[in-house]
Formats: sequence, structure tokens, C-alpha cells
Amino acid sequence: MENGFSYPRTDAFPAGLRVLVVDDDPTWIKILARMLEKCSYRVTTCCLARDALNMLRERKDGFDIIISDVNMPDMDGFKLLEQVGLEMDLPVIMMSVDGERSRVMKGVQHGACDYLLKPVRMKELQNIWQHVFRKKILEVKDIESQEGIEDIQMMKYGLDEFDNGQLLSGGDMFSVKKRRDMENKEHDDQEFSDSSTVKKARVVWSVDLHQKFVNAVNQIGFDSDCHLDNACTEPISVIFLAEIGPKKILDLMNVPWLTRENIASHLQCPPEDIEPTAESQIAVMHPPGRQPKTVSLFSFGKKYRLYLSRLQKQNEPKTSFAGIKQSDFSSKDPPGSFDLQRSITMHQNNAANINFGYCGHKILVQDMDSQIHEGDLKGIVSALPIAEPKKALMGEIPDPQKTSSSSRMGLTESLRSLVPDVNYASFECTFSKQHCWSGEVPVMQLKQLKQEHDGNTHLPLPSPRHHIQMDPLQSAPSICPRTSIMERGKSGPIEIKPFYTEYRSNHVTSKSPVDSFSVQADSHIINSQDFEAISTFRSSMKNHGLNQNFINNSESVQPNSIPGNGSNLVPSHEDLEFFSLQGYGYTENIGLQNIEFSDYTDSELITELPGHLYNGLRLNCDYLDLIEYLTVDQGLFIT
DNA sequence: CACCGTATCT
DNA sequence: AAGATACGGT
Repeated sequence: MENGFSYPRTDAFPAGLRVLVVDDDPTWIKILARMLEKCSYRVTTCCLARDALNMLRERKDGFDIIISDVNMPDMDGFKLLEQVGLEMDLPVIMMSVDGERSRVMKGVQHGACDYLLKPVRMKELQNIWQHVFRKKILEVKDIESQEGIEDIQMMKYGLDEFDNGQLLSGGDMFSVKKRRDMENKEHDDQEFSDSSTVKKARVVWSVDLHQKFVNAVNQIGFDSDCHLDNACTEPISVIFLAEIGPKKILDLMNVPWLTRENIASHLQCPPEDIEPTAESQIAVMHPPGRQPKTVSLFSFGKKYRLYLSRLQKQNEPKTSFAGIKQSDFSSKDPPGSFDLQRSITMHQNNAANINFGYCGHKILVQDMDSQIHEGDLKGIVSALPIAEPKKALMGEIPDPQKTSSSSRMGLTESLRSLVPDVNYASFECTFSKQHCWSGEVPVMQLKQLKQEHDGNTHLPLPSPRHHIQMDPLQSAPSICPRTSIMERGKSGPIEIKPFYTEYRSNHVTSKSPVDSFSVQADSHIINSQDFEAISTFRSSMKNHGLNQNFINNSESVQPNSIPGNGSNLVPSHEDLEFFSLQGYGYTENIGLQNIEFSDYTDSELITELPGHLYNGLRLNCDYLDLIEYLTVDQGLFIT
């Protein structure tokens, strides 16, 4: 039913159903026969199981369904049931005066499609045709799967055939097949008032379907954007977001056979490559045309929580940089961080924008594809809750001076997509005000967070992690990500070595011409004025505060020649985080010098990106804190 | 009752 | 792993 076809509407359909009634009690035979006839069924009666069997053998395909009593002198009803199951594949309904569980169970186990208690009610008999009907459906499905035909039309065809009255014509509409997996019928119960027992076909979220889903989400996101502008007039504000509920998405998707549950279920799956944000829902659109990197949206479901807690546990044991352990990233790309990383990767060579915005207790990160015109700001947006719940709740604007420590870690954390601190009061975000955006633009949409003060979840904030102190005077924090990074010369670039060994081996070995290159960034000095201007409130996505343009200089493209172990440098979350921490440490006078990006992506990833993305890199930062995340007093190597 | 988010099952 | 289904809450 879920697949789009409906029950036969022919008035004639259930009428004429050929029913064989088997019961040793003549009284019951009479009663049943009368009732069945009232249902317009064709009834044949028999008071001996043996006779019934013979009759069935003689007139193969002469009946559509059998109703048999369990207790009969000549042959146990179950025996008959079994026999029928073996010789002819007909639905059999068992009945008895008692509903003893074991008996019913036995009946079901022997393949009964239903078990009726005497006295049998009219309604029950009226519904028996459904067993026949359902059987037909199962057969069709069976054939379908056997032949690998997934087209629903096939099933439709089968039902139409059914509907067209072959049943009435007495034709051989039910093929004689051995009853398979009788257990499957266990769930039949006396009601069986509908075909709900037919298992729902699994929805396969094809790229196509998913795309629709994404579009729907984005559409919703767009709607919320409209509100954003208004909301943002107030500094403190909690901007809000549209409700991205399954229902709404479903409606927007406009896919008839899809159900709300399907959407809800889909929402539960955390995409592995997005930046998870506490209590938020995010939709990310990756470059089109690439398999796994499609868009996704997830809610804060259990699956996601499990993922986080797992991540956290891994972190617990070791106090490494910002609480991250290498193991976190060793085997697989953790959801989240990679996204950002990826964004950067994407942009290192393309003229895309990354826009970081801070709004009250919210931080917005926007990544815009340069291809979009000025008006089209929609890009990747990620909301990063800051870890200062109380303040956030009060709508207090973080003091730049203070934010350098704890609050800032919140961002780091977010970036890292680690522990979701539900204390992060509500927050939300969005951006942009443009209308057209095709689904081709990488997009990340944020959704509102529910406010829950007490909402502390099971994932307490690992405090230590949040209080890494940075010395503003020091050019580089003395914190080191567990490793590879470091080695920062006084003036030389910081080398970041890959943690993604796997990634490296998979992607870096075969280098493409563009495999590595560097981007020169202008130096920038951040001063407190900028800061304040921004603090007031992020004036939307306009280039406030800092604006850095990383121009891809093809000239500067140089092979990554980090000898030593011969390993190529690969950026990792840690790397990014590291940046961010560094940034946190400096609220003032930070000069950006050499930022060197070396593409660690191989041709594969590159092809994955639209060509236009490789035109340069541009960063737009509204909030210094965030901007700084890229500002290192020394050069930076990301390979 | 409609919808949600989440937990659990398959 | 990815979906379906169950379930409790609003």
C-alpha cells in the first residue's frame, strides 16, 4: 500500500472468494456457511479434514482460502494445515473455541495466516479476503525481488491483474507454490483489518531523493533567513530559525510515497562529513556530482550522541591539545571537523568565501562560493555555539578581552565538533539573503537550538579542555596538538604534518599537478577597533572586521617538498583547531604572513569540486576571534 | 489527534 | 549501516 497502489476497488472483488470450511461440528458449519455467504463468498463445507484434503487435491486451484477448525476427530487441524502448506499454497485460517496461547502459536507456526476464536464474528469473516490479497502481494514482491525488478509498476501490474477479476473467473491466479517462511505470518492477528502487516518497502535514499530532501531543507533555511535580518537588529538576540521538521520537509519534497517517518528516520543519521553543532541541525551541501559528499541534515539524535560520546571517551584518557587525541582522527574522518577542513581545502585554490560571523553568543561561519554573485551569499554556514551558557542566555555580548580564554574554547570545540554542551543556550544562525541558490552551492544551514538551561546532557564539558590559557604576548601558544605539527621556526612557517595517514596514503600518493601549492596572504593587523565594530554586532555578512583575500597565485604553486619521512603534509582538524586556538590567543596585532596551503587532496577530490572553485581563496571574517583562527604569526603549511 | 524527537529493532 | 518502527511527550 505504501507503494502507491490501492486496494482493488472493484465492488465485485471480495465477492466470489472461494472458501472451504472444514469443521467437524455441523452446527458450526452451518453458521459459518451462512455468514460467509452473507459476505458474498462462495462456500464449500466439509466436516472431515481428510475429505477436505482430498477435495483440495482433486480441485487444485479450486479454492482461494480455507477456514478450518483445530479440533477434529479424523485429523488434527494442524496436520491439515501443514499438509495444505506443503501441497498447495493456500491461506489457511484456523479457529477454535479457546484462545490458548500455545495453540494459537502452534497454528501460526504451522502456517496459519490467521487464528479465529469461536464464535467467529462477521467482521472477521468479511475480512478474510485480505489474506488472499496479501498473499498475492507477497508473491508479486517475491517475484519482483527474484528478478531484481524494483519497479513498483511491476507490483501494480500484479495487483491490477488481481483486481481485474481473475479471481472471480476461477482462473489460476494463485500459483501453486510451496509456502515459504511460514513464520512470516506470525503477526497476523484476528483483526487484520488492513494490510498494515505488509512490510513497508524500505526507502532508499538515492542521491536524487536526497537531493530533494536537501533542497527542501534549504528552502526552509531560506525562509528563515528572511527573519534573520530582522532578528539581527538586536545585538543579543537569539535569532531564530525555522522549524525544520520532518513534516515540513516532507511537504516540500513533494514525493507522494514518502512518509514523515521516512524523513524522520533520515534525519537521524548523522552525515559523516558535516560539522556537528550542539543542538543544531545542519544541512550541508557539498560539491555536487560526488557520491558520498552530498548534503545531509541531522538532528541531535541518539546516533549522533553516541558518536559524540564515543569521541569523547577517546579523548578522556589523554589530555592532548584541546582534548583531542590523534586517535580521534586516525581511522576515519570524524564528522564535522573534516568539513571545515574540507572547506578550506576547497577554497585554498578557489575564490570562495569563508565568512565567520559572530552574533551574540552565536558564531556564524559562512562559506561562500565565489561564483555566487554578491547577492548570493548563501554558502556554507555553520553555527558554532560558544561555551558560555549563562552569558549566552542573558544575551550578553562577550567581552573581547575576556573571550580569550574559556569562551573561545567553545569555538574551538565547536570547530572540532566534539562535546556538545547543551548548556549552550539557544542559538541559531543563518545568513544570507539571497534567493537563488541552486543546490550547487555548498551550503550548510543551521537551525535553531532549543534553549535548555538544565538541559545538561550526558556529555559534560570537559572543562580542562576549555581553559587552555593562551598567552597573548607569545607568538605561539605553547600548546601542541599531539604531535605532528610543531616545529615552528621563529620566522619560518609552521609545518603541519598529516595525521590522516590513511587519507594521505589514499589521496596524496598520486599527486596531481595541483596537488600542492601555496597561497600567499596579505598581512593584516587586527586592532581593537575592528573588534568593537564587530562586537556591536555583526553587520550581517558584509565584510566587516577583517577581510582577507587569499589570492591563488599559480606562480607560487610549488611542490610540497617536505622531505624527511617523505610524508606530505596533510591538514587535519587538529590543524584547524590549532589555528583557531592560536587565533584565540591573539586579539590584537596579529599579523598574517605566510599562509601556505598545500592541497592534500588528490585529483579525485579535485575533480569532485566544480572547476570554478579553484580560482582563489578568500576569507571574509566578521569576527576577529574567528579570523584569527587563520592568523598565525608564522606561516602555516597545510598540505 | 498531529507531530516530534528519540530509542530500539531489523 | 541505513531504515523502519515503537514510543513517549507536547
